Amino acid sequence: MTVARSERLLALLQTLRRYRQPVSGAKLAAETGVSLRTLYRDIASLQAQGAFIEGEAGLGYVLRPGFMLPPMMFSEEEIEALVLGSRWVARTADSRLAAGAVDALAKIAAVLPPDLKEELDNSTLLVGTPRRNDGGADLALIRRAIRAEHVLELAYEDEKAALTHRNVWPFALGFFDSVRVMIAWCELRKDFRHFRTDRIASAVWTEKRYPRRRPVLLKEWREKEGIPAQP
Amino acid sequence: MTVARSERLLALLQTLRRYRQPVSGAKLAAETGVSLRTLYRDIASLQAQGAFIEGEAGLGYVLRPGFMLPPMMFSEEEIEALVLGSRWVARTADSRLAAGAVDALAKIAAVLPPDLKEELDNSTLLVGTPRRNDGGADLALIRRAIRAEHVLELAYEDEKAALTHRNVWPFALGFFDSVRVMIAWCELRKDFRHFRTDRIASAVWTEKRYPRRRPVLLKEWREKEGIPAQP
DNA sequence: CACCCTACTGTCAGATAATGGCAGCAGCGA
DNA sequence: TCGCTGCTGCCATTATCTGACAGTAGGGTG
Repeated sequence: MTVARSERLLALLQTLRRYRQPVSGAKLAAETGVSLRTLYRDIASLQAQGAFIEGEAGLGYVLRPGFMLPPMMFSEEEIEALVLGSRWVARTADSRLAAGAVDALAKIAAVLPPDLKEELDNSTLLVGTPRRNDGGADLALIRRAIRAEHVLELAYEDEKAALTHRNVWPFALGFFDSVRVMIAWCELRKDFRHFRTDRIASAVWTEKRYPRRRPVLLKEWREKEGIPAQP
Repeated sequence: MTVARSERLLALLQTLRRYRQPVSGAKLAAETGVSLRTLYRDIASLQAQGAFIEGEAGLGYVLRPGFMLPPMMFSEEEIEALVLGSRWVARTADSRLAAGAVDALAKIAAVLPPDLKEELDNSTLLVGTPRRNDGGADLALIRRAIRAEHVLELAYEDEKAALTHRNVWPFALGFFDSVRVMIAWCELRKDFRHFRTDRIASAVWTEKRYPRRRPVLLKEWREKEGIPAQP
């Protein structure tokens, strides 16, 4: 069976994912143990399957961040859970994530057989009032700070509408009862704090890297709050 | 490229999905335009890829209800939306759907590269209090009634804790602010009604088929409530 | 029990597809 | 200009898939 080929394509994709800079085809060919000519054919195959691989002459290949899901089997319950969950995200989360949910739904719906699609329409309606909480902080900036473990200068409006300024070490983003929160160590309070992103008046990037590691902060916070690791 | 083969496998799976009774290999071979020997090999391939196809001598093949997702590309936002949505379902929905969400998450996590997995752990935590609303009605029975367009005899406890008996025509199941509701035409009130499944004291199957078509009811209800079709 | 239908496996020759090497064109940067 | 790279066409070689036939085994029916 042609299992070797598809596995090789997956491996190629993973290899491509690891590099952030452009990689030459020759290098990829060597790593996947295949001739250059075949590598070009493999790239073409992946592109045909929807992978966003960009190749430029003189530079090499770059994969736009993303991920290829290999073929897999889902039970009816699993599909239903994915669809229902995506619908919830589409109407609850910030616009960036919501758009992701809509796109994911479209992709799944495109390959779902009609009977299953109709089944889902009847069994997993989402009726509640949508409460989109957009606005507020620049989530992209927060994300960047989390990834880079950098300090943020925050102007934050607390429950009593009082504006405070503080430096924080952000290490996670979460949902708390359908409100987006940034979870961070607060230098002002010398403790973990949750910041509703819609109450963040401004967040300023600093070049300071905070002195502790993100996973450690996450672990300590989890223990303090009694929150188990996510499934 | 071996695109013909994987397409054939997909088609075989779809064919298998259509039949509810066991189908003989010979029939499947004819429908997919392939020899019987190759069909056996194809079945083996699908089983190796995780499809739950059961074959019994003297009977034929049956596919356990489910669906095979072909390989596809997801952006980071889309993966994030899927994972976050599934986590929400896992902690909000009834146990049947929640189990589906957990299983789907496990399958996706199994093929996610470690760096993306860690990224998700930091950026899409679900922190809210879980409020599982289990118990109450037999959802499987309701599902069956919806599919078959059959009347249900309902004992329902309304907001004032008053128990009423009525015949209803169920045509959809939904979530309304994280509470599971059955949507039905109520013969007693001669109008559409929402029934929280945790307040359904009992639901009894009847052999009566209700006189209107499910999609029509759904459409009318949508218009009345001003709810657009789901994405 | 016999008989039929079916799932499954082994083998092997022929058909089909993938592969690698080579040559050549085109775009990018120095 | 040069070197590096992506990309395509061609073709012989190689790997894989396919179909046909034979055979084993299990289930259902009479």
